Amino acid sequence: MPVRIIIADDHRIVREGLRHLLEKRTDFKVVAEAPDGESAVRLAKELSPDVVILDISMPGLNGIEATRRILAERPGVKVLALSMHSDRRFVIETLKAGASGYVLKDSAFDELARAIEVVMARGAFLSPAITEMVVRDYVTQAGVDDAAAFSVLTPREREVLQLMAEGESTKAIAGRLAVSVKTVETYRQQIMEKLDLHSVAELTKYAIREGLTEL
Amino acid sequence: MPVRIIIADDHRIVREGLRHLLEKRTDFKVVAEAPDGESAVRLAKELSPDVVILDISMPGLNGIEATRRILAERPGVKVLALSMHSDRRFVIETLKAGASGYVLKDSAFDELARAIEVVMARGAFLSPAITEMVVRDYVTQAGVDDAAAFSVLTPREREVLQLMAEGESTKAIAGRLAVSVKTVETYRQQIMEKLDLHSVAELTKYAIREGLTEL
DNA sequence: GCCGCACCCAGGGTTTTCCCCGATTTTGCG
DNA sequence: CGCAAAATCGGGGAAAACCCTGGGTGCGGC
Repeated sequence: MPVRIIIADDHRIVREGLRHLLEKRTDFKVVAEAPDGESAVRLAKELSPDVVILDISMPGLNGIEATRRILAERPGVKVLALSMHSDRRFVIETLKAGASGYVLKDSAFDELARAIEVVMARGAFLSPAITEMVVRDYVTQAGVDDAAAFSVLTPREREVLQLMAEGESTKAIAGRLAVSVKTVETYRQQIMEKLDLHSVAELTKYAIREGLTEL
Repeated sequence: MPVRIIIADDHRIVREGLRHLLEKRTDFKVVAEAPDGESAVRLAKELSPDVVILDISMPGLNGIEATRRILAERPGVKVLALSMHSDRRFVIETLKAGASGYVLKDSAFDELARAIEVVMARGAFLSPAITEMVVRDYVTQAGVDDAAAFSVLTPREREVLQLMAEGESTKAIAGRLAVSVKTVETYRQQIMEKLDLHSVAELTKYAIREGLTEL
């Protein structure tokens, strides 16, 4: 019985490439592709796959938040984060969200395949570069501050901040998150309050530094 | 005789995916992969391929500059830009650099394959979304302005943009430049118009890319 | 001398943000 | 359970941003 996999990445051509690589192996079966976080969560709920390969930096609902939601709905699913960032905060947040592995996009495909095997065997997999970083932090007790700084904001607040930094208006964000404009305004206020940043420009820079959005 | 192709993308797993998709076709042959712009230029010079598929956003030597260098060395090579941005300025600069095609990463692989066929037949290929944009600009005569606008924000406009990106309010900018608020507003409007960016978040990102402000 | 362009300013309107307040419900955790 | 934090929504008002239109100056080039 093949490993049932969902691929989530915002670039179709990347999804197709991954699918082909994965399906060269008869023990892997790609059951769905998702172009964004929302779809990934929905598909994971519907299909209960074995593994979800999640691109961390996606527009809208990002990979970290998507990881949380997927695991909230389907705790048995293994989430494999696929990222181009070896940024410490990304790694910490992703793993904290419950991902079973963190693979850099700069890895060979074989590494991803190995990661799938490992997480299916209830293990955890990190790309070597990530492992090194995590180990270094682990022994030096570092990373804690970074994590704390990052999580000043609640998941929802980060989500709103990300959309703001992507240029969406309050109204648009409200629509996307299916909440009222007033709710989004409250978040914006809390974000500004917490970060002590009072312009969209500064918030955008913060979001970029934190990896919530891309340049 | 197959089409000889070089793939340049900074993510190995993406390169591998593309290679596999391309090599499913017997008439395509991937002769090399490059993880960055420099390698792409060097490999293109050494191997004189038929087509170079270039990711536009690569670290170091980016796709646009790489395109220029490749064509300077090997004018016969066809450069196909592969990009995740449908950003007007990227498109204009890339095409101006001499690329034969511009394919969005969000396209199906078949579209990329078609693009290769088209450029090999001495044609030009754009993803539909890009085509639409280019056509719209073309008929409205806008593209011309925008192309110029890439570098032709006037000094004063750049100054205003920089201050905006640093988080200053319109009023603060007016005070700093010792002009009226209305004047600054006019600049802001012209900047947004020229760059086709309509949120402070996007303007900030632009300013960072242009080196007008620091992250 | 006229044209284009950068620069500067303004009126008057709509929309959005920003900030103050208060409120309820849901959820995680000891 | 009970408490704190998170998430949700709302009113109301001041400020700012946004949009369109117009006009005036000076300067360099054809």
